Amino acid sequence: MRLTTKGRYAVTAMLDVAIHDSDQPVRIAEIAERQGISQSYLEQLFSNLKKKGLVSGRRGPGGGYQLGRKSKLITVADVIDAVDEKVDATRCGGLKNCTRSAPCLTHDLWEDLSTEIRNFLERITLESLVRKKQSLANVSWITVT
Amino acid sequence: MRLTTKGRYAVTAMLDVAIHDSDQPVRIAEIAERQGISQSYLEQLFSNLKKKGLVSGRRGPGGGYQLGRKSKLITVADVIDAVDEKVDATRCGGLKNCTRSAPCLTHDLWEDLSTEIRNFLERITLESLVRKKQSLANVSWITVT
DNA sequence: TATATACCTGAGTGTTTTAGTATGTTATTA
DNA sequence: TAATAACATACTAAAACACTCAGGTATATA
Repeated sequence: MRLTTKGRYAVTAMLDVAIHDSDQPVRIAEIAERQGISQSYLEQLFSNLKKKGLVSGRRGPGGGYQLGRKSKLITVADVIDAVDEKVDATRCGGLKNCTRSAPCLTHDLWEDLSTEIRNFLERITLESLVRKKQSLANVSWITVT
Repeated sequence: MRLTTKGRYAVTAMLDVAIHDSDQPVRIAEIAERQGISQSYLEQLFSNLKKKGLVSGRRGPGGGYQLGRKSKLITVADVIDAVDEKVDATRCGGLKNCTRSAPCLTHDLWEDLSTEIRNFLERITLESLVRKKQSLANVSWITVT
């Protein structure tokens, strides 16, 4: 599990799609403009997002990207995993061959910890984030476009 | 907030100190041996940990590192922050100058999200991790050294 | 059918981070 | 004083990050 700007970009972009998701798809050029992210870089991220079924693309004029499934069913963990292809962070490749004096003990604890973090991120859906935005919109001075 | 192997090393090392913390300090060489991490690299990590007061070092023979305060008062977030010096992940440096069409909206949402992640990691203390280890030791076949 | 628009692919690039190595210096204890 | 271990600094190869660019391919619309 990694938590970097790359994942942040992906979450931000997915959030943008979720917010502007009506009948017609959202163009990458729009997202790039709104979020200030390079268009080509976004295309690469969306390529990964699509592989995991998180978005579906429609080509041609009027095309763009739409959520691959309901925003309620897309978690932040899904998005981060899609773009941050996991290097297995364990030194021993999962098991067995770390025969040191304290074999895989703190190692196991770290695994537990990252499982907890994962579980946490799996509980946060795009829908909940969008809802949060909307409640903000009612309260604050921000104009929602 | 970043969550990488570097932070994992730091947490693992701190956990090692917490576990082997009796009256005498824990040597870096020991930790390097037990956890299979480069000694010099560990020294650099501990330099940062010390700056933040998470450990205190004692030089000379019989020296080593001890926790800077009770393990109950050291959180995983503390440790990760100490070694993973934060680049402010925001593009606009905090506020104001991102005058795009949707100013700082999804941006704010991401901030919220990372705050939540931070809060979560702040609830996990070294003590709780050590306790988890001990309960494991009673159940499993692992020999605790 | 032409063409505009969008997705898709791959290669390349400068910068930063990772995960060290290497070489010391300083402080403490026996 | 000799050994020990923290502390400090500089350097480095490899990887990842955050792009750019150049050229595709597919699909609507005119």
